[in-house]
Amino acid sequence: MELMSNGRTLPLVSYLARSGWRALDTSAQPGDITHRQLLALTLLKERGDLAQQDITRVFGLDASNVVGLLNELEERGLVLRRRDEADRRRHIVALTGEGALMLERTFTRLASIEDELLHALTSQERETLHHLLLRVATSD
Amino acid sequence: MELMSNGRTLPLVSYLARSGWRALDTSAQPGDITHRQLLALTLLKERGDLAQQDITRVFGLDASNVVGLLNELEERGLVLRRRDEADRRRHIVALTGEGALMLERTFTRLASIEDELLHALTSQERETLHHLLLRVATSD
DNA sequence: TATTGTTATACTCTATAACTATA
DNA sequence: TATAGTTATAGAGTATAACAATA
Repeated sequence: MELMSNGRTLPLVSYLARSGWRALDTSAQPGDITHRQLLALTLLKERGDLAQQDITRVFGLDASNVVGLLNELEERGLVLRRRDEADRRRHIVALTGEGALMLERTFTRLASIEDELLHALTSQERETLHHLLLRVATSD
Repeated sequence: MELMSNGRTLPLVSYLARSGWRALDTSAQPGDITHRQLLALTLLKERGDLAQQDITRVFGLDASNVVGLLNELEERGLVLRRRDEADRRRHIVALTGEGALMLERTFTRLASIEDELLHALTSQERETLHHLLLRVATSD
């Protein structure tokens, strides 16, 4: 089997991810959401309403953890759970208006963190990076 | 302040990082190292011998956690700690031959994981991704 | 006094197993 | 029987505080 990759890229990705969400969480003010909550809200924003099962699968998390994560968000009114009338075992999770607002606010916080972390790259290079990562993420 | 970034890239980075190290750890055979240990060995390979303080700073981890991480690696003979004779408070951490071997073996494992995760990208696009991330990582 | 590394401890994140309600 | 979600619990990962040795 001929491999195109050499295993050197993923550690760099991991390093950047750690730097990013540490910066996000340590710069958080009271009331701000964590990077974990941000990922959940982002997923709902991008894909629309989802069953918890879907969130579990996309995140690769155990279902029991997703319960806790959604509890945090629902208590703060950022998401809403309702029964799926077609299959009453399912909970459909939806982003609320308040959740969408919090998401935008968090992206603004994140933008200044990205600016610092990616300061070595030009605006065009950041575009390239973003599009490559987007294609990777949407290729499942 | 005019920002060049919009905060949308870091969540993608985070998603890819999670996918990567989950694949690495769940595909691990007995005797394989974890992604956390891989990051430590990689750092030593790239930068040569380091004081624990340096590892702490680069990883952004608390010093107490680095102690435990290095204990694991030292027990398995993958790194070696020695006192710095010039400043006897310091421990100098060095990669052993066995550690370097384990590192190469883990990169091979990681290469096939990268091949799966990055299958949407051409060989040249992976090169581009790697070089962009490398410039980000070495711009501190 | 300040710094490097260590230990003890608590909090967060995650996985596993057993359970309830519904299909 | 099988599946979606939940609860209880245990194991990693991480931060904080107090300490010993050395500067």
